[in-house]
Amino acid sequence: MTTTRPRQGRPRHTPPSDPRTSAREQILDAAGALFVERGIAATSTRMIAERVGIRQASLYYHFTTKDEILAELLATSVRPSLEMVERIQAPVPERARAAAALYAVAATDVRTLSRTPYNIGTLYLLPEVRAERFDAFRAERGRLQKSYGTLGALAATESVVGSLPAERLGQLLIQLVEVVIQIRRFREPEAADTDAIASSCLRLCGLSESAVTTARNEAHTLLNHLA
Amino acid sequence: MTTTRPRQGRPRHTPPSDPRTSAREQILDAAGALFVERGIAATSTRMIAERVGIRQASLYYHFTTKDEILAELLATSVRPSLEMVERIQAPVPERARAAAALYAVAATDVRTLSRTPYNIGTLYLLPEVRAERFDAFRAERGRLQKSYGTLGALAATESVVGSLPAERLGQLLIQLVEVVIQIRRFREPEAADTDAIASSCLRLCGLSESAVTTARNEAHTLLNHLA
DNA sequence: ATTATCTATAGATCTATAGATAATGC
DNA sequence: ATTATCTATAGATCTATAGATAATGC
Repeated sequence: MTTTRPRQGRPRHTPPSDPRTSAREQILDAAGALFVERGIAATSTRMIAERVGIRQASLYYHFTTKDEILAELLATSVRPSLEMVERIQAPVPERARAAAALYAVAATDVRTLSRTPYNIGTLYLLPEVRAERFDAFRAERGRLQKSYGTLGALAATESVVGSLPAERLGQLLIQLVEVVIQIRRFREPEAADTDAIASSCLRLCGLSESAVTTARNEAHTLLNHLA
Repeated sequence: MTTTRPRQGRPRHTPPSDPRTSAREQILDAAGALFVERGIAATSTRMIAERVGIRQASLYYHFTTKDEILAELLATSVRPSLEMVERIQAPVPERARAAAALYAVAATDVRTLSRTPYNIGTLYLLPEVRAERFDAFRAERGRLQKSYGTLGALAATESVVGSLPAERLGQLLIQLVEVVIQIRRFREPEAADTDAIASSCLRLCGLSESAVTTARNEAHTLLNHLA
């Protein structure tokens, strides 16, 4: 029945629930969930270890410091968005398709953030992440914002472009997309949320209802094409 | 010259820089700034005391716990917005002026958040505030969101109302307004930001450019009227 | 007498290191 | 031999309390 697959190394005092995932991954999962739920400074290495089922000191075999755990979480789990955005954005410098591309990017990003294991987007908002140590991560985030700004400026009506420089537009759009992080604090996001947010991005750019509808349809085609 | 006004009680080892503000206020200011900058758990009572210029233990003459400092910050400094919003909203159930009212509410809220002493809006985003102990505060925030939803639903075009229930609309609008908290992390917000955000709220509701222009003008009249 | 501070400290953490130990791999 | 854990612990915090002290108020 309970075929506990033996690993190398001294056995844990509590055997791992899933022996297939590596200890490193188990630690990242536990830490991610706790950081999001309680904050970084309020999460002790002991809590992380307890959730994994190992002793506090054993963490240090896999990570040299608590900060390194955070750095790894930021570097890997965070922002597969950027890849996707750049993939969608790349073939779309033509003005006509910009609205569809923006919808597609926003919708994809919302879905990504909806599905990250433990609402990890929350980490962006924590003060600890502002330390210079993590500026590689923040640079990535800046690139994403820039992409939103560029795409938004292409899609927006003239009067919106006139009153909103691309940089500000990007910040507004990304902020709107990230409402899904807040939603997840209370309930599971649904498909309707994704559409509501992506459509709101287009309306914010000044697009009329019919333009929004067109873009929405084209976006679905675009996404199927990429998938 | 340096007329150090004597107070009651044993003198501080470092005399207060401004003897007019009460010790309690000095503590709240120091704690607020540090909580926002470094996070709550990462801010020790010693750091707060040091910034005030008193010994760590002396904090406990004014507050019984560190949490009580946070509770007071949330209760008082946070959200004069709610009052203002309800003042603006009250006389405006007529559909025609809803857009102007929404603009006025958003613009006021942005300005309020721009001017709070130490970007205190950041506190909302910290995990510690999710503890049940602070649900009175979160209830206020819910009321604010509801107001945005109601006002937004009144102002929005039919097709937007059809696809976005008031509750979700409120969440999107408040999220948009709070982008100013993120902006403040990098630079001082300007008047252009206020207009950009308030206008974006209206566009998100599906309003055309001319409707946005009209609402903006009416909002300024409305605000002058109330001031 | 009252007030607002101070000094000193208990007791509970918390992070990280040192060195032992119990498995597998070869 | 190597790997992944364990136990034990040093040293640095951190929060909160006890009791002393130096002002003003009456």
